[in-house]
Amino acid sequence: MFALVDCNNFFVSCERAFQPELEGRPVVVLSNNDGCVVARSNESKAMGIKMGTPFFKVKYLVDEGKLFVRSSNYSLYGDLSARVMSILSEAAPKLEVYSIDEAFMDMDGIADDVVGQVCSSLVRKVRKWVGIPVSVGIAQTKTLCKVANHFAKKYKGYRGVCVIDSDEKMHKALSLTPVSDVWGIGWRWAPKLEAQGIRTALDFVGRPVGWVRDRMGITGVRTWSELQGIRMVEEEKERTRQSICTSRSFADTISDYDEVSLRVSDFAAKCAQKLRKDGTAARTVGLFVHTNRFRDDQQQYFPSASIRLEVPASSTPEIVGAALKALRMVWREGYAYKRAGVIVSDIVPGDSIQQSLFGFDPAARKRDDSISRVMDMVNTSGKNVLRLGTQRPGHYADGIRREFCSKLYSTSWNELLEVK
DNA sequence: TCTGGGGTCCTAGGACCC
DNA sequence: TCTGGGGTCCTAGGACCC
Repeated sequence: MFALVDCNNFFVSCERAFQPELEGRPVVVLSNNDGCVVARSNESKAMGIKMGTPFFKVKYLVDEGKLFVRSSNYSLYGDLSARVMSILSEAAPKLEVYSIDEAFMDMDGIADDVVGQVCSSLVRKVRKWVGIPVSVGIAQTKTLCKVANHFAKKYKGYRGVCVIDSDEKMHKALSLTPVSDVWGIGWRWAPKLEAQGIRTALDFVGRPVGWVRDRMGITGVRTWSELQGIRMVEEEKERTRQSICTSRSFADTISDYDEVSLRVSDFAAKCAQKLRKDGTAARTVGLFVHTNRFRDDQQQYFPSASIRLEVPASSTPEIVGAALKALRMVWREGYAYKRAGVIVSDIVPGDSIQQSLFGFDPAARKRDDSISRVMDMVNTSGKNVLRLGTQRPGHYADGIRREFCSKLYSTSWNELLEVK
């Protein structure tokens, strides 16, 4: 069996762990720049507030005292997540951390009839030790675990743990699950399936495999099989990421080239830092900028460009240099830019860099790598103070709106600026 | 006025090869 | 000039996840 442990309303629960006055109240947590609602308490869900709602549409509720709001505080959430995961890893033979707030446990080796008890005690332990409420769904496949997890969250009677361990339970669960709630069926497929008379997960598995294959391809067949207890979703292997992206919307639009290039330098430096943390290097550095897509009264421009390096790099000067070069390639005056990002790809392990014969200066590489190493030492041990001259000065004003941010209850000031 | 950020996988089509 | 068949690699776009 697999067990999926999912933290309930995770970001809200993190805020509540240190601000008990938020308990039992309608709370939302906002995305960067206080843009959208990205987490909701049960009470705010009950008020009809939807995931992704722009904050300005619900701000009046805050002003009227009917809704409580927090800016996102990723260093707090990352820290609490690590604490939860560490508890889980002691209980399960194998733990696969799937996202900041959920993990699959492979319960292989634990007798089926005690898996439920093991998970129930985990739920209590995590709540008591970290202060975060979690729910567990147990089943033969990961997709069925998701289904079980929905029930564990939805019905109080389960006390946070729901097991699907028989054909009867599976049948019952699928019949009560709208097809749009199935893991792997997104907002594009759900209406198409409903138009075909498929309302529930049970309706979906009732279709022949050929029908699914023809319309939805191999990914559809995987979901279809998983819902019937046939394992199709592979174990996620530890491997180097294929790409790393650092992007942000700006609190206000920017039209000045120098100002945009400061931001781009920051994003590129952050990508380089992530590469070094992973012990990898990237061969391609991509850059994009966007005008504000919601303003149909304004001229739109969504260019991107990428630079292929002679030799994969992870040093701040090299990655920043390439990103700025790409920015110069696409830059056009006269637009109000709202967002930019840097994406590094073609990632290889750092120790397997093949040197090019041409256009490569080993001395310069050595210097850039040394510079980066020193930057990492200083920047991870204290405040983020060592930067290139092209980066934005001042570690406190990063141009991101964070009007409702809670304190750094469990981490240092520096980590607030850690870009997730 | 105000609308997030970071990933992965699959597929179709084009370029190119024999 | 037109004719067939098979294969690989790359890219862009679509779809999904959190």
